Amino acid sequence: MYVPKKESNGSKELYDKVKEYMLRELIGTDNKITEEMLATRFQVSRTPIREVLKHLEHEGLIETRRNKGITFRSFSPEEVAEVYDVRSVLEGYAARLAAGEASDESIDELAGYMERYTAARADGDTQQAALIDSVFHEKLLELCGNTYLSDMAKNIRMVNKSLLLKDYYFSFHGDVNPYNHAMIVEALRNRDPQKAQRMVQKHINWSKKTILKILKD
Amino acid sequence: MYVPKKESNGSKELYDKVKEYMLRELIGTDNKITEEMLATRFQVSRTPIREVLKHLEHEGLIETRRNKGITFRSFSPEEVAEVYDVRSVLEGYAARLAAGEASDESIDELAGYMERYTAARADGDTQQAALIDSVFHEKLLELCGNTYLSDMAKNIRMVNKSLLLKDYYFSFHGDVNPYNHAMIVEALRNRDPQKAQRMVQKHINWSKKTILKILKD
DNA sequence: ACAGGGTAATATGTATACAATTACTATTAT
DNA sequence: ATAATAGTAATTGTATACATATTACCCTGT
Repeated sequence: MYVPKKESNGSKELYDKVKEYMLRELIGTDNKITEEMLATRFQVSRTPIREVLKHLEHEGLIETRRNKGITFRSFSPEEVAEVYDVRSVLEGYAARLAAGEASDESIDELAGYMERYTAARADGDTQQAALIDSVFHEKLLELCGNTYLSDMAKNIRMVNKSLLLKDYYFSFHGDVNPYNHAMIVEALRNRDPQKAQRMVQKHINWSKKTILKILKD
Repeated sequence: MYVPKKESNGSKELYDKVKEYMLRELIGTDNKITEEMLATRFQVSRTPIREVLKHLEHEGLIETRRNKGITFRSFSPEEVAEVYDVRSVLEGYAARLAAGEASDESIDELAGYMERYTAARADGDTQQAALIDSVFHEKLLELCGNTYLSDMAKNIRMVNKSLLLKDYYFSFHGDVNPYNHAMIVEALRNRDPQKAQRMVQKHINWSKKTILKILKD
C-alpha cells in the first residue's frame, strides 16, 4: 500500500501524473506501453519512470514482463471475487467504526454525495455517477478514524476499479443495487454499527455478483 | 502489498537477501544504512538496491529521507493500534473462511505447529516460540482459500512484527495469551466459522493490548 | 510457397557518471 | 567561548551509457 508522504521525494508528482495518464488514456486501449515512451512524454529519463512503475506494480495496477512492455494487470474471475471479498470485509469494518466515530456534520456531507449520486443517475450521466460513487465510498472510509485501514481500503478500491473499468461502467446499465447509499447513511445516522457494516457488505457483495455475472459471459 | 512473481526479474532474489539482512542484522541497531553500503555488500550497483528499497518502503518496512539514509519505519502507539485492528479483522475473516475451506489434514498440520509452539514455550525458548507462532499464523492464513487476502495479511504481519521486534520478543516474558492456538484449532476442527473468527480476533486483540501496555511505558 | 535460422531492432536490467541537496566541520568575528 | 557562516563531505536523485534478453523480420534453402 502506497501512502504518499508530505515531505516526499520529487518523484511524488511524477507518480501522480503517470498514474493519471495511464488510467485516463491508456487503460482499455491496445497501445503498447514502454518506459522510453513514458520518459519522453514526461520529459525525464527512464530512471524516475521506473521507480513510478515499480510503485504501480506493487499496488497491483500493472505488470511488467521483461522486454514485453507494461500491461495492466488482469484478474481472473476468481481473483476478482477474492478482491471483492476483502473489500467487503475492510469497508464493512470501516463503516462499523464510522458509525461510532463520525461527526454529525461529516455524515451530512456524506449524505450530500449520496444525493448528488442519485441526481446523476436520474440524469443518466453514468460516468458522473460512477465518479461520485467513488467519492462517497472514499469519504465513508475516511470517517472510520483509522488511517491505516482507510489508506489500504482506498488502494484496493483503486486497483479494483481500474481493472474492471469497462465492466464497471457497463454495470451501471444493469439493475440498481438494492442495498443503496441511503441505507448506509441511515445506519450511520442511527449510530448503528452492526447495520452500517451489514449494509456496506451487502452493497459490495451485490456489486461483486453483478460484475461476476458479466465476466462469466 | 508485494507478491513475488515466479517468473520474476533478477531482483527478486536480491529483494529477499536484502530484506533478510536488514531484518536479521540491522533492525534494532543504530547502524546507519545507506544505499552505497548495501550495494557494496551485495556486490551490485545502487540501481537494483534502490528498487529493492522502494519495495520495502512501499510495504511499510522502512522510510527513506533524502540524504539522511534509510530508517526502519516507526509507528506511534496509535498507529500500532490501527495496524492491530486491521490484522484482527483480516485474520479473523481468514479464520472464518478456513473453518469451511480447510481440509482435515491441513488442520492437523496446523495443530502440529501449535504443539511445537507449546513445547518451545515450555522449554523457555522464546525466540523459537516466536518463530513457530509466526508460522502457525501464516499457515492458518493459507487455509482460507483467498490468496489475495492471505498475501495481504501476511505482509501486515511482517511489517507489524518487524516494527515491534524488541517489544514483540519482550512480550513473551509477560502473561500468556488466554485466547490460545488450541482454541483456534478446536474451532476449525468443529467447523465453526463464527468461533474461529472470534477466537483469532480475541487472540490478536489481547496481543494488541499487551503491546500497547509496554509501549505506553 | 514455406520452414528455419540468423541478424537487427527493441525493451528492459544494470552500472556509472553527474547534479542537487543535506549534513558536518572548521574558521572567523563578536 | 559561542554563534554564524562558508566550505567540504556525504548521500540521494537523475541522466546516460552499456549489457542482456526478447521479438520481429528478412533471407535463404528446399
